[in-house]
Amino acid sequence: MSRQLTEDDLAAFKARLCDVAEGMFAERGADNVSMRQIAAALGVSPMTPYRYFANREEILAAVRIRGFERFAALLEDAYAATPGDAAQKSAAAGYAYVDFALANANTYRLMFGEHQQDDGSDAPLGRAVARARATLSVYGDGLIRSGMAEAEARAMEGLIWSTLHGAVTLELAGTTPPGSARETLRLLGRFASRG
Amino acid sequence: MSRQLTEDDLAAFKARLCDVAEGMFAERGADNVSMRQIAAALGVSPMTPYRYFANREEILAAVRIRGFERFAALLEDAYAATPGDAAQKSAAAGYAYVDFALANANTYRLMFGEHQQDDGSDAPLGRAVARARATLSVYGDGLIRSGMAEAEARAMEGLIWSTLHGAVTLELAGTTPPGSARETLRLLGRFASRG
DNA sequence: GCCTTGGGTTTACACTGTAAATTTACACTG
DNA sequence: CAGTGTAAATTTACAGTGTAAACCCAAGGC
Repeated sequence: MSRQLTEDDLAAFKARLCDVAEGMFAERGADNVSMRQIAAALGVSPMTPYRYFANREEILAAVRIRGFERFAALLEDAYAATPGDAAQKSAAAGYAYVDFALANANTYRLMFGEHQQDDGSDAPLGRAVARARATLSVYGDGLIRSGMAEAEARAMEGLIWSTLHGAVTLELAGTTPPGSARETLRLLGRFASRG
Repeated sequence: MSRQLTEDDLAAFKARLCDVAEGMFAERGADNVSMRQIAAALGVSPMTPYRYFANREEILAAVRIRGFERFAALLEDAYAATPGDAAQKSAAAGYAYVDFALANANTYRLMFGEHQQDDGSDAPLGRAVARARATLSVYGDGLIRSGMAEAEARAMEGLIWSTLHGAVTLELAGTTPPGSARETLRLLGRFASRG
């Protein structure tokens, strides 16, 4: 043990822990994974993680942020990689959204699940969410360019986001049958393309 | 204590327990309420509830069903009590939906939160959900009467439900600012009225 | 060489859901 | 009316949780 923990050592351990935890959360859901289990998976004693994270919630927060970043990157890629006009690109991002949520159910639940209400102070999380939302924002920008009022366009974004999120969570909860979310998205696309 | 527990006694205790539990859940969230706390609030020893419910999850399930019934009744009332055409009545039901969810955040979370995946066998819950959805279905019926294809109309229902649910959960999670859900609903209403 | 200091571990505590053992109190029998 | 069987309720117990506090031990500085 080096006498003092480097900033890098610290970050490295945090990253390793998040990697491991993320996998375990994805596999069996965040609240079926205990601190002791994470520690064991790291080959470290139960209390060691507490030297790097204040408590369990801080680990969840870190994994949540990583989830949002992976999510955002995916949406950006889908948008960028799809040929055609902005509407087509946005539609592709929408499908990427649904696919991510369904393929990473537990991660998605962790990301959007009920967590300590951030009193606006959780800046990193806020930024990660904003980045994920930005791809959607591009769609709103398009609406504005084509003459829609700003407020209207942003509200439209909100509606689309709500619909995506709602469709996905209902399907994840088993309330609506499999395939419903994609179906809903298809219908939403038809509305959006009509303006 | 009567020698044998009457069917009524049994139902009565269950009801009383659900009443109490529902209140505690509403106040501080279902998973901040322990079995021991519920028992204490009932003035009964910690293990007594287990004579009436197999386990904690069964209590949650019961409260969930009651939530859906209260919710369904509210939507039905809003629909019935609103004058005007079907669209106006449906819109009122939509606002009732959002208001219920925001006013009963923890109950709503419990109702739609991640719970033991019902392998289709949880009939009472299924019925309660169906009843809540029925008011929405009336709207779909209207669409069909005015010439829309059945599948299309049901998909439309699904889209509306998704949007309501999504808007509400995003606001409850603090991801979107207060008032967003109602705003989204307003916009949705404008789309729906245009067909 | 000691001495400090901080990373890591061990121990300990209050809490959880619930299985199992035990007590209690009634309805019925003799 | 005493005694008994039995179901309701309670008590006890256990394995697990998050985490506070005490402890141990090696890598510096003196």
